[in-house]
Amino acid sequence: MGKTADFPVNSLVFLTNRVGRLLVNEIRKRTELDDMGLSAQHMGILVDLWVKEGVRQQDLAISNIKDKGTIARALQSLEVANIVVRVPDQEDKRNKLIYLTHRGRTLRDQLMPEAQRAVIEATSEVPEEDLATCKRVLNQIYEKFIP
Amino acid sequence: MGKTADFPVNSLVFLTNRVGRLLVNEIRKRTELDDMGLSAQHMGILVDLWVKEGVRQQDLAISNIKDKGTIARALQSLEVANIVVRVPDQEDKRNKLIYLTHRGRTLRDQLMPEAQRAVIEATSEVPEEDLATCKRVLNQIYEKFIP
DNA sequence: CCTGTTTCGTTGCAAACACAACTAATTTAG
DNA sequence: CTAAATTAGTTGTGTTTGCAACGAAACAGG
Repeated sequence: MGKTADFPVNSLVFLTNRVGRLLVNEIRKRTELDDMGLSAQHMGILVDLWVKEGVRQQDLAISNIKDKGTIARALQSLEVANIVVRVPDQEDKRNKLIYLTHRGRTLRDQLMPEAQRAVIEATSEVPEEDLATCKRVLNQIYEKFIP
Repeated sequence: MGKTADFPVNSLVFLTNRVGRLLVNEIRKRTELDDMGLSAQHMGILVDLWVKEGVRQQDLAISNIKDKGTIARALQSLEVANIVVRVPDQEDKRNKLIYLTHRGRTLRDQLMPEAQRAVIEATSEVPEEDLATCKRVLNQIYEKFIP
């Protein structure tokens, strides 16, 4: 395979998908994610909660680009593992608001450094400026779809 | 969620994953993929075969960044659907070489235009040059891991 | 040779995922 | 104010995925 030329594979869809899976694998290899009984799925959710807590499950589903059922089950296991709590919203009883436990907040320092190191090594030969452009572009596409 | 600030979510891992899933969803909505009984999984494999046929299942697993078992099952269904054939390799009987059927080759013109249109719309507000840089960076990371 | 190791494909299994159907709570029309 | 439509979360089902164990073929070095 190798140099897969530059036609369809070079479409942004396939590139993002493959590089995404590739980087997740790197992180799985390097972090203690598995040993802690967590997965990339869980980390995707935590990443949002480390930025902002008290969001609804639906919000997490949208930002993670996943089905609400998938997120519901992931949060169940995160709650069992004492990493998040789901608090019924008194103002709108349909909602459950998601908060991190103390352990959930601690996980950030435990997981992110190694994760970032994985990305840094994977992008070691990419000029700083190009990498910044790449991330800016991806962010731009992402936010176009996330209201 | 919305403007998810710019710390962990802005890591390349999460960006590629989310934008990847996002674009795949767009393509699923726009193409007749579902109606033909195919999935993004299948398209990922086809994309490689449209560039080069006669490769081993293992090659497809590596380039797709997926497990060989996953690819094996995907190819089974593609063969049943008369889209690929798996030819035993006479020179090394461990291998099966994958070729497209006539139908498999036709699918390219049937699927790629709409897929590309989805990407074009998703990136309509991104400067041409930035998009090129983004794809070049992703390709660079990808090829760093694909020998 | 012919024995231990590696590689390719297959299969069993459990987790991750999308889709759809359902309940409960809220909002919108009339 | 009530009835219909919408929204949040849960759960059932089938597909996709990684991992691990397996058998067959090729390869290694004695």
